[in-house]
Order: sequence, then C-alpha cells, then structure tokens
Amino acid sequence: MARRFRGESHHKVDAKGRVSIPALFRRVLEAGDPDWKEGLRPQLVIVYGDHRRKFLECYTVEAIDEVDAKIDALPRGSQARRMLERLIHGQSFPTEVDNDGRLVLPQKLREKIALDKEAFFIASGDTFQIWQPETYEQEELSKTEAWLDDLPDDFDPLSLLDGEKGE
Amino acid sequence: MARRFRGESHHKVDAKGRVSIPALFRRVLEAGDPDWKEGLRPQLVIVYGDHRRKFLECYTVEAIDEVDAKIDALPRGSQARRMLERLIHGQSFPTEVDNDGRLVLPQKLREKIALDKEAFFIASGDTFQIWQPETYEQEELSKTEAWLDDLPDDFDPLSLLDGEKGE
DNA sequence: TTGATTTCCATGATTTCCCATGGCATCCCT
DNA sequence: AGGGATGCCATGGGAAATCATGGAAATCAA
Repeated sequence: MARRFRGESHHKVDAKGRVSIPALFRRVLEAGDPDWKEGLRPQLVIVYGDHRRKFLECYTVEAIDEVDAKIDALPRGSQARRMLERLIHGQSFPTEVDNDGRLVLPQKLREKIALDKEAFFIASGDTFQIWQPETYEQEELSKTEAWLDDLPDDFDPLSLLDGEKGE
Repeated sequence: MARRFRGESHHKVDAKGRVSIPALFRRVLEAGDPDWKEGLRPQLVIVYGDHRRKFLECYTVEAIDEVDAKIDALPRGSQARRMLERLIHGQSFPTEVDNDGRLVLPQKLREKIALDKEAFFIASGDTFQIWQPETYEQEELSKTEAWLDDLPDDFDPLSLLDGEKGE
C-alpha cells in the first residue's frame, strides 16, 4: 500500500547538504525498512552509479535487499556479477532519514549530479530519484517529449501495459 | 540480513603503513565480529592471495568463518582443498582495527599491491578491497568502461539482474 | 642500541544532533 | 461558520561529536 513511491517535488539543499525528503516518500521508506519502528530512522541506500548516471537513485531497505539477493545469485566471478557489485555495492551510499525528515547528501554526491541549492525528487516505482532540476528538464523531459512526439496524437501510453515491452 | 559493506573512498597511507578505514566499513567490521564489544578492536582477515592478485581483500570474522567452513567441507587431500588452504589460510593476514579506526598494512602487503601514499577502498559484497588507486583505474575501471561501451547506449546494467521477474 | 612497531595525544574539518522558526492544513469546540 | 489550538512540514543555526590524519612517546625485538 504505502509500498510504492509516487509523485515529484522540489526541495532546498542547504550548505551542509541537507534536503527534506518529500513527506510521502518518508512513509514509504519507513514501510520498506523491516527494522523500522516509530521513533527510529528509516534506512535507505543511495546508488549513484558510474559517471554517466546523472541522478541519485534511492532504495528502501527491502528494495536493495532484493537487488542484493539477485546479485548473490549470479555466478561468482562472472563479468556481470563483478560489474554489478561495483555499481551497486561500490558506487552506493547507505544512510538514513534524520529526525527532521531530511537526508544529508555528501559533497561527493552533490558534485556528481551538479546539485546546488535545489533538488528535484521524482518517484520511480520502488525507488525514487534525486536530480539537479535543470538536468532533469533537459535530459529526461525532452526525451519523454521526443518519444511521445513520434507517436500518433491519440496514442494512449497505457496501451503499453498489454503485451510488448517498451524500451 | 547480515550487514554489508557499501561504498568506496580514498585514504592516505602514512610512512608506517597506517590507513584510516572508511567509518561505515568500521561499523560493519564491528557487527561482523562476534566477540566485539564497545571499546574493543574488531578483528578482520586480509587475504592477499597469489602474485597476480592486485588488491587486498578484507573479510569480517563472520565472513572468513563461512569461507573456512566451506573449505573444511571439501575432501581432505583434494586438489581444490589444498589450493584454497594455500590461498585463504596461507596467503592471508589476520589483524584488527586500531583505536583510531586505522589498519596497519605491513610493508610486505603494501609492496605486493604497490601501495604508496594513497589507498582506494571499495565494497564488494560481504568483503571490501583495498587497491592502489591507479591500478584500480587501469585494471578495473577501464575494463568496466570497455564492457559498457559494447552495450547499447541506454542499456541499464540492472537489467542483468532479471532473468525472471522477481517480487 | 637501533629500527620497527604500537600506543597515545593533537588538530582541523566534517558531520551529526538538537533546538527554533514560520507556514499550512486539520481538528475541534461552541 | 469562526477562530483558535494542534500538529506536521520545510528550513535554518549553533553546539557537540566523529572522522581522517599527523606526530611524539613508549614498547618491542634481537
């Protein structure tokens, strides 16, 4: 129920790298942390990935556990596994929501996505992403626009649900 | 679920071979040492392996116990067992985190991976690795790059996880 | 003794913790 | 329906604790 992130919003980032997490997202993080109880701080994992990734992806504990389990299932020593261990275990940052409902993004992460005074949050299934607002507009919105433009005016995106996979 | 190492970072190595361990890794080492209590020094095992291995792999007590148990389960006198005993029991170095959160790497280990003034730490499942920064970039990063470059531009490495649909 | 460890202390830079504010939205009472 | 009272939310600031690092003193080894 509270299991999926939904919505988008903008928040200030202060000099210490603190950002409020959208209140609704907090509820999902709490629900997605098996150890969380009222009064505790929900844990989460921020995956920042390699240099070409321009946003931070935030996982609930449950979501990252699922990913970890899948990595563990890959053959030890395989290229795919090594790759993923590097991306998911190495290029990530475990943290928690502070008592004021905020996240602290270390300098390194802020620099990586060129985050300055403002951050854009957007839900994405069982994770949510943090973008530098302009980057999001340029990279993502325009991509979506372009994609939609190629389709008939009356195209209903929901039709993708039935049958073949979109890319 | 056992606590996992996560993240990557660089640290100075001084003339005596002392290196700070990333604070988050320290927490995992503490949690992974059954005998550890507040005020004590978490134990760990550094496996350096044969000459072709260019990094040091660090195990929590629990993680190395697991490996040892598996080795013990192999037929006594088998080739596999002898090899593993040599690599894991022989070519390894048990040590502990000092009171300032540092590790002391003996000359021999530093030389083995050509460690000089700086070390690169990266999490990898339930162990973490210590690299000489340049070696890491050349040996590992470039491999990753080459691999990613062979894939479609918009390829998401996470798709490797889904042989089937989980959840 | 001499070089190498190991222990202990020092310090600047973060990072964390705790408290404070103003803005909304909701609840509630009469 | 009016008008607090209440409570959550987003944000900011200062104090306190932690971290990474360097160096000196103490201990060891042979």
